[in-house]
Amino acid sequence: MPPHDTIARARGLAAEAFGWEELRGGQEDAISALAAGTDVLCVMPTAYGKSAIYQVAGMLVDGVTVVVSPLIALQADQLAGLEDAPNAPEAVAINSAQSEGRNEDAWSSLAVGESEFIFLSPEQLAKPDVVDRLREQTVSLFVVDEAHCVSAWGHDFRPDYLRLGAVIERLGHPVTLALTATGAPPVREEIVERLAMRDARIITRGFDRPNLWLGVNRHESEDRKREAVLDQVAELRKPGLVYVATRRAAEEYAEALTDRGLRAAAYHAGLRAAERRRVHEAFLDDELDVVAATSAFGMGIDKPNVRFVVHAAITESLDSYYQEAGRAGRDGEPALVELHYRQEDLGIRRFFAARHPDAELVRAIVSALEAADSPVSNAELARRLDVSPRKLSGHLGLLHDAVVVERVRTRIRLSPQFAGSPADAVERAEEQSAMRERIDESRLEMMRGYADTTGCRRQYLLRYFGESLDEPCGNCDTCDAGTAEAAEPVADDPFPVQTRVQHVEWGEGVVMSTEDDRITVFFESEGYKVLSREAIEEDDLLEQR
DNA sequence: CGTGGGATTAGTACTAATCCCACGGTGCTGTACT
Repeated sequence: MPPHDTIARARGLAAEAFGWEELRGGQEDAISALAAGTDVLCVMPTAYGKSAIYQVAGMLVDGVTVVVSPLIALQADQLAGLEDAPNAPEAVAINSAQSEGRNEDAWSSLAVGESEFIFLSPEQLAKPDVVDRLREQTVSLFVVDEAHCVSAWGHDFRPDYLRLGAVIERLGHPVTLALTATGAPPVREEIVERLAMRDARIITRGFDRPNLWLGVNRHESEDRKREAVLDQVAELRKPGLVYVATRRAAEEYAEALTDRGLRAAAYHAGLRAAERRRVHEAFLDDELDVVAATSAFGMGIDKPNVRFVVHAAITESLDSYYQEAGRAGRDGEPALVELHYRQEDLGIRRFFAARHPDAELVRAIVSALEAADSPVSNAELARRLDVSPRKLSGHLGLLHDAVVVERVRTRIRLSPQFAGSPADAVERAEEQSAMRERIDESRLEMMRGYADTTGCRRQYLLRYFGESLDEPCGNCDTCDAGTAEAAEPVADDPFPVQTRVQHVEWGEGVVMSTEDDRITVFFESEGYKVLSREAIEEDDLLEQR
């Protein structure tokens, strides 16, 4: 279909099925690329209308649309949204929160062609029979919503995210769409790679949120920091969010804010489901002034009038930070975004990032796979080695990336490319894990760079996300203080953004951002490094590839 | 890696410094019990 016909049909469907009068440029670009059979990664802010892309594209092409969604609550929201639309097609979900009968009904409705959309978690897709049932359908569009989870959670927390690529292959590689609101270039690259997307078109829209005032407040002592956060929150226009690093801190802040006469509540994953729901709903209904929360709070929350997001602790990356902070001011009205931070706060992030492979377990895995004459399932291996499936799958992920093991469908065997001893496998696993740790550490370092910069915060932030802002923004603390200065453009820059480079010591990398006196490069095995132009020139450190 | 609580010590009558240890985020699932 010629592109203009596609767009005309897409507009027609948007109006007829969903009652939308128009589609935005980014939505139309994505829809026509998908209709033409191109895989697409969209990085767009929450309010941009990412769901509309797969809803319209899914109707445009014959066959079922599979939507992978990380939370059952999000699946429910999406289903409800489709039900509310005037003439949208039917949608179903498959998950453990609904009865077996209900799941069976969902499968039947799909089989007889009654439903267009099916929502499920990556864990569901880890089950061979679920994938087999999907194979009985014609799956024409495979959507990964909140796709940053692939990179943020896949490595340890929810390893099934890393296996979605194999699921997509097994379904005959339907056209694939990945959607996320956040993601610096290395995150985007990882999503594309892990989902095995082919010639993916990357469409980004609107990282800049000019209505957010950005600030950072450094503290020496924990007590002072706490007082400063509480004092600030008391003064600010409500409602707002306070992000903290631990469940205990969430409780403590909520209590302290309540003592100051605010309607405040804590939110974290240790609360009972009913309590979480209650807090969530009360916040949406403006019945709470402040929620003090861990990172558990946020995905799928689209509340327009959040007037501030104050962080009482640093996050592990700017990707996470901007995602959380970006929940402020979605209505476009002025909102405040402030980070309170201490040097010591970096400690808990390092603790969370630390991963040391269990050498004995690695040896046992390799020996067990050597002894097995055919590929072994996760569960079987866990039983034989007497370890928790979770610990095992973390190690298998590591060994997979280290090219020691590989997967044959859902079973595991030694990689034909690995011919070493169990001790060699340990060494490779340790190298792999050290590499991940270096990358995590470098992401944290970029976060610290944001906190410590005397330049314009917005310029720093946007550079990190691969965008540029020529002048200081005039709406952040460093601009207010006058320390942010307009940079002189570099003439004949030998290393412009996106240049592939080779470093004498750190190997291959890509230039992420540039300033007049330094450049930031993301190296495949080292993560982010900031290099001074002077040193590059003097010691001949870097060359273009 | 840092914090906070409880125990220990120091050395003096109750208080303060020091040490040690536990703990720390994110969700799916599927099963067992009320």
